[in-house]
Amino acid sequence: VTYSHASAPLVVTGVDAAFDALRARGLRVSAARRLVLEVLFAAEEPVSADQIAAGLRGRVPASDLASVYRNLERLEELGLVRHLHFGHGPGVYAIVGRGDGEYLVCEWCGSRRAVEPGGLEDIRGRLRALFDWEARFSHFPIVGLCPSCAGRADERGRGGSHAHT
Amino acid sequence: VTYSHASAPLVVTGVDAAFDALRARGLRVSAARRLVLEVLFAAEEPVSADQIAAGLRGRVPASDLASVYRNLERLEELGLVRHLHFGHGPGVYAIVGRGDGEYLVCEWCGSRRAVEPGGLEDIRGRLRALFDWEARFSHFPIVGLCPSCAGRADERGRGGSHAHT
DNA sequence: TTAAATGCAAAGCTTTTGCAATACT
DNA sequence: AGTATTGCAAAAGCTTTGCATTTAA
Repeated sequence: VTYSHASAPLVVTGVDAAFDALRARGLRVSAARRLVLEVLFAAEEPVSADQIAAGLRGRVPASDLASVYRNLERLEELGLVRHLHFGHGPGVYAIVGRGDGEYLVCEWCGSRRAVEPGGLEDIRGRLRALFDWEARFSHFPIVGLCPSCAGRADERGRGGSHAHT
Repeated sequence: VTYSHASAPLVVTGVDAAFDALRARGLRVSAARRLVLEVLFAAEEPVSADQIAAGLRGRVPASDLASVYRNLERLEELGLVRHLHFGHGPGVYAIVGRGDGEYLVCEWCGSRRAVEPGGLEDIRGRLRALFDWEARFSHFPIVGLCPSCAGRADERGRGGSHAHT
C-alpha cells in the first residue's frame, strides 16, 4: 500500500514544455517517453497504462507496458502527471492541469461526472469543519449513484443488484 | 470492472443467526464457511481475505484462500457481508451492521477514522443538492489527510512526497 | 443420495523488478 | 563516453476459475 511519491504539481502548457522540464531535471526525452506524454496530452480523459501502451487506440505506435509504467512513475514524481482510480480496474493517468479535476463516479453504470475546479470546496470545507479532515478527491473520487441510477434504485427499493465500478 | 452484486442488506445478530440465514436459503454451513463468519464477527475492523484465511492472526485454523474468496462472494450476495477499499491494497470485508459504517482514510499515513452512522448525511445531502448525486462512502471511503498529516503538509508547503494509501 | 462446497492448481489482471542491450546527452 | 532508459522476461500481489473430491443436508 505504497505509491510513488509525487513532488509539487508542475503545470506545463504542452508537450514541448514538458520535454524542456524533463531535460531541465537531467531526464532524457526518449521515444517511449515522448509517446506517453503525447498520448496523455491528446487524451480528453484519464487513460490507463494499457491504453497508453496500445497507443491510444492505434493513433500512435505501441510501446512496452513496463516502460509505460516506469515513465508514468517518473513523470508523476516530476509532478507532470497524476493518477487516479475510477473504482475497480486499472489506475488511470492524466497530465496535471488537464483532464485534471475531480470526478463523481457512478458505482452502477460506471459513468463519471467531472466537477469544475473548486466545485467541491464546499464539501471539503464541511469535512474540515466536521472532522478536521482535509479531503482530497483527486486520487480517489467520490463514488455513488448518478441521477439515473439513483432513480432506478428507488424503483427497486433498497439494495438491489448492480454490476459496476 | 464488475463486482459480485449484493442483494439487500441482511443484518443479523450473531454467528448463529447467520448460519440460520444461510440454511434458510439452501446454503450449507461448512467448516470453512463457519470460519469466515466467525473471523468476521470477531473482527473489530474490516479484514482482508488473506487475514481471514490466515485465521485472523492465528486465533482460528487457516483455510484455503480460494474458498475464502468464494465464501465472501456468496455471503456478500446474501447481504450478510460487504467489502470496501482502504486505498490501494487488498479489499477488506466486514459483516453488514458491524465494523460497518463509513471511513475517512488518510492517504499519507494510512490511518482511518470511522464515522458514526449518519455522520456523513450532511455531506451526502450537499452532494445531492449540488450535483444531484447520491454519494455512497461505504464502498470507496473518503480519502484525504488526517489532522496530523495535514499539519505536516502545511509545514512542507504545497505538494511534498508521501507514501501511503 | 445429491448438489453444494472444498482443496489444490492454474490462470487472469494489474503492476513491479532484474538485467543485458540501447540510445540520449 | 557515460548513464538514463528500453525491451523482454519473469515475478509479485490480488482475485478468479476449473475440476475432481469431499461433505452437509
